[in-house]
Amino acid sequence: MKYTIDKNEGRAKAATMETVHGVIHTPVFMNVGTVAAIKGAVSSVDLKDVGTQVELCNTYHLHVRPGDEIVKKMGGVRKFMHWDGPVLTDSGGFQVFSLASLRKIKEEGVYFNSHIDGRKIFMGPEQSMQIQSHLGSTIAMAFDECPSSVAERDYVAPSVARTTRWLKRCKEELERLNQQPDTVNQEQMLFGINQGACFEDIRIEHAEEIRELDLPGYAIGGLAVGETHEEMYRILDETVPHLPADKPVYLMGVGTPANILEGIERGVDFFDCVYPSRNGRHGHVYTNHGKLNLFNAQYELDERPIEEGCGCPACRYFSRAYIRHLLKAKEMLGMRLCVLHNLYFYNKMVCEAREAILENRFSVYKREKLNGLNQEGEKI
RNA sequence: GUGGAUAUGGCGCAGUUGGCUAGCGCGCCAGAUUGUGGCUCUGGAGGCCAAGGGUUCGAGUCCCUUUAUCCACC
Repeated sequence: MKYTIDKNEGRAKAATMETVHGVIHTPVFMNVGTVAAIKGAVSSVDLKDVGTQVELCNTYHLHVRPGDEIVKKMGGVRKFMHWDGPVLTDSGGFQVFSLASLRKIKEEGVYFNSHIDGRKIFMGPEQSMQIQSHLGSTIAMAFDECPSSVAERDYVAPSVARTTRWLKRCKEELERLNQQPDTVNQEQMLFGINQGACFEDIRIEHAEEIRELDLPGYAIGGLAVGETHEEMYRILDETVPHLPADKPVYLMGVGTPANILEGIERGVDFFDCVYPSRNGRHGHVYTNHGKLNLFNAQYELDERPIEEGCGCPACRYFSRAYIRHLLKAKEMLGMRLCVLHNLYFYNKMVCEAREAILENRFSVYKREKLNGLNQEGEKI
């Protein structure tokens, strides 16, 4: 892997990352395909049409269904889903804490029940690495605990300390797995994850600790889970400077278009969020003038595309009225068109942000974009 | 024509021995959703109970008439 910073503008950066699965130009928005499919009937072939660079899959979900052994036998998740670009797999840590019930956290890992059939599952750093190795992603994420951003200090400090110990075990295990002859991707990279809720001293200390492990990239986790936007930006201001300047920074699970622009300004390279796809499925679509809810009656006879001049597969051919009808009729095509539009919107925005940084006009771009986004319709 | 049944917001229904501002589901209108259970949740509008008359302190609930619909029979 080779990571090169092409240009800096303040703390914002445009970089190029060369991986075994292709080149990634940052800032980049990764498109979330939890179970090796973008929800909303969108395939990896469609992703090419909306400008996707990196696809994101989930360790936990693919482990419970269809099973990582099966994915490995099918040649890894990239071959399985026919995606030839880079893939990042989330470790499953977040799911363990967000949707599993009856979980028990121990030093060795987490015991919990499957959300599909309730069966008992154990996942620790080694298991997560083994599963991600089977999936054969380009980038594997460390198995961490994601404490609530409003958790008490007494809970967060020991949790973060354990996440650090888990990270060391993740690193050792992945190094071992990458040397196995039958490993799908022997060049698989591990990104560490910074935690610490909204306690900047814990965040900073943790960042300093994990950077010593000299990993190829670092993520900031545990944000956008209940705290205010201002708090999130403050934590980024405090934390990012303590992560390696010459390595990619990934802000996990974020966010709205505005969140992403603010993150870019603070030196973040990678983003991912369920918003474009989940909102798309719910008929909420992004435009340069705000967010529209296509379920609203005002679009019943609206002949315009979602956004004039947009080159996405939905806007090229279909009207708001038609898409609204499809959504109301619960036709899959309605969701699909909205999801494609939103992914296109996000991918295009980070692409524009990169060009702006390269031309040293990001701050102007950001201000104008935010003004536009808040012009009319729903503020984003 | 005869006998029976039913008529409650857009649709389907609840409404106790007649008792406070008539409820529910769906639909409709709007909102929430940040390392995704196509889920879920939260608000809101909309009926004066087929029409008319009567009994009663009080009727969607009881009585009469009319109208409409459905079923059976002739």
